[in-house]
Amino acid sequence: MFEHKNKYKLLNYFHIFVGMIKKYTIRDIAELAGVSKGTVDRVIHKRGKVSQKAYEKITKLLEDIDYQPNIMARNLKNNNVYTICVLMPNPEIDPYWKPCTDGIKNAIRELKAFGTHINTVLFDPNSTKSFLDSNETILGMSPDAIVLVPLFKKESLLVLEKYNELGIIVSTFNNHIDSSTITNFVGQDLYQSGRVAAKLMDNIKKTDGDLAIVHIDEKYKNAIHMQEKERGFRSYFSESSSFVNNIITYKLKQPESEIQLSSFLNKHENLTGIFVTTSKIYQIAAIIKKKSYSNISIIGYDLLHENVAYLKDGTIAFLIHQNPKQQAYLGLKLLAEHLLFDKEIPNQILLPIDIINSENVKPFMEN
Amino acid sequence: MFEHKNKYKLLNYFHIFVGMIKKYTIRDIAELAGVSKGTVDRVIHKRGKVSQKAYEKITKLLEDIDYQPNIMARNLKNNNVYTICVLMPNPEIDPYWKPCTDGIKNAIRELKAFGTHINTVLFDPNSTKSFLDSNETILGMSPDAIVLVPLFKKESLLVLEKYNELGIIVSTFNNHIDSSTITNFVGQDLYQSGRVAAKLMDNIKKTDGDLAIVHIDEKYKNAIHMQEKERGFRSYFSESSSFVNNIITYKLKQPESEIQLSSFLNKHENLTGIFVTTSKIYQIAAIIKKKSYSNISIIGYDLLHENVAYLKDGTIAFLIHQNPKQQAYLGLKLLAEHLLFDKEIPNQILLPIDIINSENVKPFMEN
DNA sequence: TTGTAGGCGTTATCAT
DNA sequence: ATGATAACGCCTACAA
Repeated sequence: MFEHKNKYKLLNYFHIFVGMIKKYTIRDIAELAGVSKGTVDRVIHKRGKVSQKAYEKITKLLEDIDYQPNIMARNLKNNNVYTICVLMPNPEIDPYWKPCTDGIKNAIRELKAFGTHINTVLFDPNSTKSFLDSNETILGMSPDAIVLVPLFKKESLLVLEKYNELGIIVSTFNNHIDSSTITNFVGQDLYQSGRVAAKLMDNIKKTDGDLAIVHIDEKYKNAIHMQEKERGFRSYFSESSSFVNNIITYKLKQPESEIQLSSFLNKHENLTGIFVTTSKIYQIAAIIKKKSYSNISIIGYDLLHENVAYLKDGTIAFLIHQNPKQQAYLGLKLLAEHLLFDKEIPNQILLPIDIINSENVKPFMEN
Repeated sequence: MFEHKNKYKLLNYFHIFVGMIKKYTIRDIAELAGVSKGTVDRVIHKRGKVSQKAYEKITKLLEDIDYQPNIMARNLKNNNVYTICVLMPNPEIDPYWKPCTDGIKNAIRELKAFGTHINTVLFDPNSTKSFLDSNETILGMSPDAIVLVPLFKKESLLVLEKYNELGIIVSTFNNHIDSSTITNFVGQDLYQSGRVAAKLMDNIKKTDGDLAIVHIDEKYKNAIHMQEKERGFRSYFSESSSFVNNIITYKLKQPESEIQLSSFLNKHENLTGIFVTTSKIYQIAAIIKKKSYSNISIIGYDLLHENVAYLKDGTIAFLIHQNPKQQAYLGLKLLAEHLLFDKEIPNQILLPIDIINSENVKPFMEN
């Protein structure tokens, strides 16, 4: 039995080490086992060509010592330059994606020193062709890993297949697609996010009037997003003891036309709250404010500048933060740490659902 | 003029590199400048003993190339085993600190592979002597850096002075103390956190009755905490157009005695909301629930198990999450990355103020 | 002022 | 099956 050289005592669940800490290297193990570094290395990497006796002795030693390879040395030797690509919608076409660029910039800054290159490619969220073309561009860069937003299901599955064949690791964010070719997904539980909105609405609604769920449809499909949120919202009220007359769903196709919205609001005079399932809530807020429907509480998504302005002036009660910036950042970081340090990538990361009001909004915009 | 070997084109604000990426080393620079590695190294580290001509040539080259030293190699050479100590209140005495242990465990796990050791020492939050003693223990471990909770101002300044003399870097969390001996503080803006509570209260209160701010005093001093939160809460309502009869402050010295609380509630029949400035809100919730004061909204702090139970059954409307886990984790990470990779430590990190209700609480408990 | 040699821990190759 | 050796990029000591 190998005797541990480090003296320590156990205090609660924390190890308190006293005195110098010895860091064991392959060389130390080799000396203790009476073999050469090469043999130890063969055991560590399970390359075989080691006698039974040596194998057992070294394995035991490694365990007793809790040997941790020196990451720095390993990486120095491997000395790889990794390339990771990001594929996401162009934020100039849909501002929802804007914060992602900051997340990517942060990742670039942090990872540059480790010799990891990050290339971003943007596609037009209204064009499947643009999506496919961008994937060709990415293939041309032969990356080691990819972070992508699988906005279009059919097309995504197509390109995912290709990446899978080439052995390129893929992490997705924001849009969930079920596929074994995806290593990781970073996003939110949309059903639960609908429930959060419902609970907030339940808390703040002034009267027992009707509630409306408004889907402001983009040209591209985030239909599943909106449906999940609606399902969550309704499920809360179906369980709740709160008295609610009615929950009306309203799909708005042409967000530009204020007239449609106005007539909807006129038709439903009994409205006490509106839940907007997308970031386009500012369009509703504009009308509510102009017409001074001061007893209608509205709740929606995302910290667009327009939305935050209405949040601060009290027109919007709450916004739910989907944290696109963090979503993009986390995907990149997970992939990089896997490539660099062989860290395991979790199958899924569900970010917390942040509730934002006028008073706590500031740090969420900055971070 | 040195010509950059990497071809790239600029797409929006992102650099898209095309083709292989060359990683420049000191050796490359040396060859390009027609000098030896040693000379380049001297320029990089500004150690002097370099001719004017060589200095200029190399400096220009480094800039043109945007030379990034290989962190792995640098660290391998330095090959330091760093020790970081954490000093925080014993979570078995005050459960508020419990999540910190998870944050510390995460940091330990992540940093082990980099040869960084983290030792945790706990003190009794009711005893300044325990605090001072623990600091002696830490000094005995001669750490490179310390993360500490400066619960007691006077005593903290004392030990901070000592750490400063010894050149030990100190990061603090949770309790803010103004001192040049502190390199970093991780925490929340408590004034703003009071404002967040006020805004929530404003949203949910059912009637125009009175509001109460309840400070449940611990034996030890977090008086400043509570005062700041009260200041924020009052400032919101002083600016607000909402009609509020009165805001009463109530200091509760002996949290055990339910009688005091009950009589307070009986005396103030007009109460529509209570803001509890500490994590002891479950004590209030218990009474509210038992007596069925269903029209009193209560808001407080921290995700203790008792609090979360009352949140889920609707007795507590909102909890504000101070994220002690993240606070501890971040301090450690900042220090470690500074020691390992020479990363700069920001003077202050203010964590976002998380609003928690029954529907979004789950991921905050897990993370 | 400048260049060279050696070593950090790991890994891969080549002899033995 | 095993051991010796060189190399990754950086840094330092020492020699020139």
